[in-house]
Amino acid sequence: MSNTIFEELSWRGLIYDATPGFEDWTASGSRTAYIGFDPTASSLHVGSLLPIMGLARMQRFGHRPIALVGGGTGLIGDPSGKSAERQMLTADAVEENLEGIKRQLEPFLDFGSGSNRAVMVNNLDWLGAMGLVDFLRDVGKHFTVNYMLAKESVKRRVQSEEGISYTEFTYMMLQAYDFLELNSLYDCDIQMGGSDQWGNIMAGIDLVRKVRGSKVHGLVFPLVTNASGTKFGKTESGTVWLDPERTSPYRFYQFWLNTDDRDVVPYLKYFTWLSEDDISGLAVAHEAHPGRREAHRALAREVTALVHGESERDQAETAASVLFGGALDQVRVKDLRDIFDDVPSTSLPNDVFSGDGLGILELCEHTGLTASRGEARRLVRAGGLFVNNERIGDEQATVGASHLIEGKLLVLRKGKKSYHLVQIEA
RNA sequence: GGACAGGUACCGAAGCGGUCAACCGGGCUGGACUGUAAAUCCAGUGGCUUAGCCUUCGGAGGUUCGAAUCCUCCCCUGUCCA
Repeated sequence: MSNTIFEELSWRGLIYDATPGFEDWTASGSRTAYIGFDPTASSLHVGSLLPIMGLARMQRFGHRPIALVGGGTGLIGDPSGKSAERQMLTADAVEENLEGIKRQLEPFLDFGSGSNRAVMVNNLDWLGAMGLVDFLRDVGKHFTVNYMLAKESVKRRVQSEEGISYTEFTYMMLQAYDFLELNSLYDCDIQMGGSDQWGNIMAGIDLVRKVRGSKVHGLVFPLVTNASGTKFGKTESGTVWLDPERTSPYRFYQFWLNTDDRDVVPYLKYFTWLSEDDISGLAVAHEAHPGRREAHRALAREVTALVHGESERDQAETAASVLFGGALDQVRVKDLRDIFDDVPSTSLPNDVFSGDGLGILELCEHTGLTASRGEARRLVRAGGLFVNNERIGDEQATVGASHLIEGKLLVLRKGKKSYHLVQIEA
């Protein structure tokens, strides 16, 4: 482990920009750092992992982390990085989202009893109670419109045809006020965030300096990119969430395992606790035998365990070995149900499997694995359809009782990765 | 309001009286190779009871043995003029 948080963040490539003096400041005492999380959805996604880990890393180096959930600012909407005015969320929706987000943040931080125990706050607690007149006198007075217009996030929108609402224009001041408030309440002297937050963070630093005369710091992380040019945290099936209800641990594990070769090492640095030595070892191993994907596996193992726990991680690995391993007939139905937990399934009455059973094309269409029988037919012709992991070669084939594992279910597969479970109605 | 240009399958874009379910490119889906990768290559890409049939080329009519292709009206989009 590095000696200081700055060295640590530095070798991990996590410092996109930081205020001058950040290194000395964090090296010379225990500090308090906060990061804000927007309650725009009821779950955080993998993109939030970077800042979450940022807080956790601060804590490991003896600093105090504050996770701020934006119950108040979430009602307004941050214009940073957005090209259009945001849809406003209802207070109820924000409230609900907050609960989900809080639960997800908790496992990463130690809220115990140490002097640097983590704190979670909701900015609605102070923003909600503040009157407009007070706000204008205490906060607004310190911001010139000229200053705000010069900020990139505002400038872009002002120049756009659509413009920017007064509400979103004000966002920056609210976030700046958060910093001021946390500075008063907790001696919070560092704000961190994604690189798009730089402008808002600077606004907060300026406000604290003007009101309290003290110097506080900021640090922003780089935007996580991926080599294939797609947006990080998205797959064909959508956003990769931290909530196991939304993205199963299996899919979560697969997401990391499928990381582009070129991204693996940076991701190991970003998203795991592995040491610099461990990671360079993995990098060497990957160079030597890319096919073994040791680095990918380490990444998937580490991050999945971090988010979902070790037992879920182990289960995801078991599922992968079965799904990509071959024959299913040695696997028990009970295990299959677990493995295919998040796979779409269809229940059919027992009698459709009696006699000759059901035509394979009908089955594909009925289960929704293919949109039409024509598509199913093409699939069979192309050799891309499998029942219980065995290729179907004939479009006239039927599926009957003999295909049912333990008389209860069968596994339909399209291509390499699209599974569909067919079960007998209970 | 006037003058042009144009509306074709998920997107872009050919076709301009039969051989058109509609060239081609992208995307997507499979397959091969591989490492559950990248790159590459191959195939497919309206539906069906598939040597055939049915429904498609902005909409509605019409001409014709036969229309995405010609005519009429309508709707929409882009550019220019007022």
